[in-house]
Amino acid sequence: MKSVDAKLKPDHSAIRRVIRSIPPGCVASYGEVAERAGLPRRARLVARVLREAPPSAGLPWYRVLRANGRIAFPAGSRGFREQARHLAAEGVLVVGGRVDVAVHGWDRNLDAVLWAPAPRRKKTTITRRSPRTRG
DNA sequence: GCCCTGACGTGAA
DNA sequence: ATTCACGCCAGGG
Repeated sequence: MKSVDAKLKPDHSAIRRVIRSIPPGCVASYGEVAERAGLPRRARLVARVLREAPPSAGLPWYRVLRANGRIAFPAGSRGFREQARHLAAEGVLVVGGRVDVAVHGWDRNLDAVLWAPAPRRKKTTITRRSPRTRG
């Protein structure tokens, strides 16, 4: 029963609760999760909870990233690939092991909309690579 | 207890 | 953009 663990490690259960509440298609940083769990500056504890959490816990662990939007696992590692795969499956674009938090950030994504970033279309959108491509 | 480690964060250089 | 040093603190030895 979870209640048992909740009594022994309230912090852990609070953290798991927050992680469970991250909406699909969104991501949150370790620090953000900690803060929402009422444990400011306890990012490392969040990491520990995730590491100890058995798959049976059914936590959307893959929605938790580093503050800079990068996957915490070493690039190319088993966990790294799995996380990237899960995120992609939810429509979260992962480029170079990194996610654009301004777009997929849990609450931050709303800000992005509210800030209404003037849709700037630069000519570089074409991303020409070689002058001789076009002659 | 003391020491080291870690799915982290942040400010400074 | 990168690297470094520190801060943080639960667990394991």
